[in-house]
Amino acid sequence: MSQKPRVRFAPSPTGYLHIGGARTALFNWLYARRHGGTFILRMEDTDQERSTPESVKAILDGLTWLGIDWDEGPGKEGPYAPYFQTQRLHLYRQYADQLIAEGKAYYCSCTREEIDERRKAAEAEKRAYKYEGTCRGQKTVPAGRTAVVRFQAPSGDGTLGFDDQVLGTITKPYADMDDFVMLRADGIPLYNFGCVVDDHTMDITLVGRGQEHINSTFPQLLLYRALGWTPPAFAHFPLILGPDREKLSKRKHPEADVMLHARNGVLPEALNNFVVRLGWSHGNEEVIQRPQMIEWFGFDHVGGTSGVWNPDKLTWLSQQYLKLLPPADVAARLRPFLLERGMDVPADARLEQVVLAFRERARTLVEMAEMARWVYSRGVSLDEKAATKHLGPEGRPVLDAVRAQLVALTAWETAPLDAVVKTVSEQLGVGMGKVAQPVRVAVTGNTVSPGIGETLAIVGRAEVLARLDAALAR
RNA sequence: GUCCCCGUCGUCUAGAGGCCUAGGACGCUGGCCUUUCAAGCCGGUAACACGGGUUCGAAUCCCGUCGGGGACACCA
Repeated sequence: MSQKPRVRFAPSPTGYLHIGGARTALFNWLYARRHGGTFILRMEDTDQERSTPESVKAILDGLTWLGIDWDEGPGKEGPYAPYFQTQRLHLYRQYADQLIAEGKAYYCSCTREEIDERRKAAEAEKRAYKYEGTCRGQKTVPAGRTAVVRFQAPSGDGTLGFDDQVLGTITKPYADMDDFVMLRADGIPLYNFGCVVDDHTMDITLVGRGQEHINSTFPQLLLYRALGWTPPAFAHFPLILGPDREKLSKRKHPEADVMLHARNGVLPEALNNFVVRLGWSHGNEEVIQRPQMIEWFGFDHVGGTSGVWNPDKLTWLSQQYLKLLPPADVAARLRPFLLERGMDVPADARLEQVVLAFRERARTLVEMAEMARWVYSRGVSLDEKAATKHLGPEGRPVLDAVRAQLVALTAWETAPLDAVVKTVSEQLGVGMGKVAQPVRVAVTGNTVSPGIGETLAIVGRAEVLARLDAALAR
């Protein structure tokens, strides 16, 4: 590659950042980082009805949470600013005028109603609709009317094609192309036109986007040619499908919301890993951390087949990262989830210990926070079934014996605490389970928890003794 | 309907003519470990859509059929 690549992610700010967009952004970002290029964020905010500042923020926040940073874009005004299409309207006007002057585009003063009628008529006759070109050649707006700017598609037997970096050669005959609207009467560009003008004026070298845009590549290619510009390279990524096998969409699939997963306590590293493996692979590697992702990523191993969203694998990955990341790091991320659940988390909350104790049992930060409930409570509420089974006549002497040992224990740590359980089981001549379970129930309220020594260590001496007493007193 | 893309276990995928009696991962499942639950370890389940070619040889190349998805706006 002779020049450093410049790639972009160009979402329209009409809602939250969705998974498909995040994956597109990630692939582009990875490509830029891999080749020492530039990753640009551009807001295609030309849909006046649906674009909102809140959505812009939501997208920025989503990307930030995922750790996808941009070199140019909102908040990072570079040499190609501005990065909002509504601030670039003069450019679209300028190039539209040029094409009209050259006879490559024209003012179309057909009304929407007229177009709609013809379209319906064509449908009724089961005939593919095509603009019939009644306004072709029109270089001015007829008096008393408004007009859009329409591009004149080529006719004849030609074929247009491009070499997709993922899919290979893709072609389409001229006969299947149609005159399309570039610019509305109010000067707002439509997707194909705005996209081309911006990609060219921003010196984009490669356009990476979802396969739903394959067909729009052709009108865009026509535009590049008419304008005398060299088109960038294209790479079309497979789609991400919902459980119903349809394209993941905001409307039908709640899981399409990137930040939903953040709220669910999935680690961003896990979501990145999951999403990058949907469509891309590197041999048999499953858990791939950022540096490796950057080193290995390439379009040659992006597939052409759409992938189905698999929540099980996402949560599995989430746990992998819970175990992989430094405990202190996980602890810092866990804290808000504990606070959110009303737990009192003091400064010396031994959060890292909690992470160590639960990371093999929890798959998300939410699960971890839920599991940690008994760690931060004053006293504990006993599960009735568990209490009946373990705190009855058989359990009481065990609790008494354990309590006596604990009071005398000097080092309140996992190993000596485990040793206490062992000693008591030998003393009373019963299995370890007969000792650990009553203690576990008394201290956590339930039959399931980390190892007993670890459990007692986390809860702390004073609180453990208090809970033992409470269990004995019932 | 027209055009475009795709088609390996339920899901994500490895596979670029012989290394494939098709490998890995998730899930499901049997076992081991074990003071509970996990985690971990060992094992099992399960796929080249179909039909024709090309070739000594095809999951891999070609054609057709079928299937899935996407695009057909003054949305992006």
